[in-house]
Amino acid sequence: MHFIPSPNRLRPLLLACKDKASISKTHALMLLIGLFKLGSSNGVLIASYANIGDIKSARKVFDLLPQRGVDAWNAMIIAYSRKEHPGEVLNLYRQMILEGVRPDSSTFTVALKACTRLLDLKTGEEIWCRAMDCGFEFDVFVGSSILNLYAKCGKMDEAIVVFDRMPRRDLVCWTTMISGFAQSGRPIEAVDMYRRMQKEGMEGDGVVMVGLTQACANLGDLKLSLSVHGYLIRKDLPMDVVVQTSLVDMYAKNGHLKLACHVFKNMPCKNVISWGALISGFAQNGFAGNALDLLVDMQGCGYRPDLVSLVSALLACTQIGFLKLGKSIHGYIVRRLDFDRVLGTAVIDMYSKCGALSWARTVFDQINSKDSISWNAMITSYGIHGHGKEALSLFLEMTKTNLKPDHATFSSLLSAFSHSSLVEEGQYWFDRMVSEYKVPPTEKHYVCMVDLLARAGCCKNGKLLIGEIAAKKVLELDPDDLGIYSLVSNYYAKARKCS
DNA sequence: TTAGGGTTAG
Repeated sequence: MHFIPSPNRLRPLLLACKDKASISKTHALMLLIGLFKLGSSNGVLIASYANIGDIKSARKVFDLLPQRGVDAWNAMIIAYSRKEHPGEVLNLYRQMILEGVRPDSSTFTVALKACTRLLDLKTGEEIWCRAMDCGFEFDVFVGSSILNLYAKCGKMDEAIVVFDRMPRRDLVCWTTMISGFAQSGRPIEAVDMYRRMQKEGMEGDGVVMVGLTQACANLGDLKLSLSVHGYLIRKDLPMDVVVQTSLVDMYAKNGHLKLACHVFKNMPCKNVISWGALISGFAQNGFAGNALDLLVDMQGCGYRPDLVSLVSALLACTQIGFLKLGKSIHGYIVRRLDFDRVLGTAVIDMYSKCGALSWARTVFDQINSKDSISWNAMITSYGIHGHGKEALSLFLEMTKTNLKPDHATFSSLLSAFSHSSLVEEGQYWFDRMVSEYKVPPTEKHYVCMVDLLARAGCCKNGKLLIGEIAAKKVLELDPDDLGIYSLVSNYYAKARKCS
């Protein structure tokens, strides 16, 4: 040995290691000269193992350390974060606190990110409080992390409070807010946020534009959409697959499928998400044939359809009553993918709307962990086939589970009653919906009731009264809807005939 | 006080 490396010389040595053998050699050297006792460089050794994906060796080093400074903890926590083990991140974070080690900005940042992955707002807020106590209240990394946690948990009002108090905001903070509003269904505020950012002299990059395309997708404002696209081109911002896919989605959601196709065709690099965006765009806009053609093209280009493209294809089959293709997509799903609730619900919907109610029921029975959406889909299926009694008995079965019937469940149920002219049941459950299940009636519930009473003649024992109340409510809610007008006038016509 | 840590698509 010609020299004894100092910790400062070991660091670049370790970071240069790209394979396990060379890390192990340096590791051995460290053991030999007793560097561990010094407590420095341990973090970088853990990070080196983690960087080559060897998290087990990293953890072994971590566990054997006689003393662990914040660097070692961070290296281990970051390693778990990169491997997407948010639960482990939080375990280590808690252990670190218990051992009295003071977290730094990186620790808080990664711990908050773990909470975001788990959508664990409560733990996240505890961590944020501690971060503020430790003097990281105005740290942009910690700050953008708490903003993102709030955004992903749908708490934009809380996010804006933190954001407005930040003395310094970088582009990531702004992006988090813009995307947060866009993804929370508040596109106008997303755009306002961007304008505010511009006023403060910040220039948007591609990631900011992705947030804006999501806002545009919800706003349906072609002029704004084109200006976002134009900005990307004018500023010569890098058009990666994420940016281009979000443009495809934006145009597709706005119903501008020609533009969506134009962007899509010119993409040098596509993936299943890009295909899914276009397929779902066609299906959502009622162009079932195009959606199904694209599904075939996608496979021809070597991409395996995933959940989203298959759900869109099922929707397309449903629209045109293409039972045969729907059935073969169902077969494909069973063979190749996990049959989850979303797919299950789409398949139920497809079978029932294509006229195969008993197959829909078979699929429903096969879903292991049904959520209320699955139940609602099946209740709706019975409803549109005029099987009100079956809809009711399924609803009663649902009430025996730990799922709570929601506004959508009652829409399905009341609509089933109206399709089957089950007046007594309709009124009885409408009342119980309000009194027992505490679901406030909305437009769709009133529409079902008016429809039900109109179909049934609505003349007996005070039913007229309920019908009238419902009819007035419906008109109050949406006086511009001609469909509702004809429903209500139909109701009055029949009511008059009866009385 | 090396670098690490936070934001984006169907």
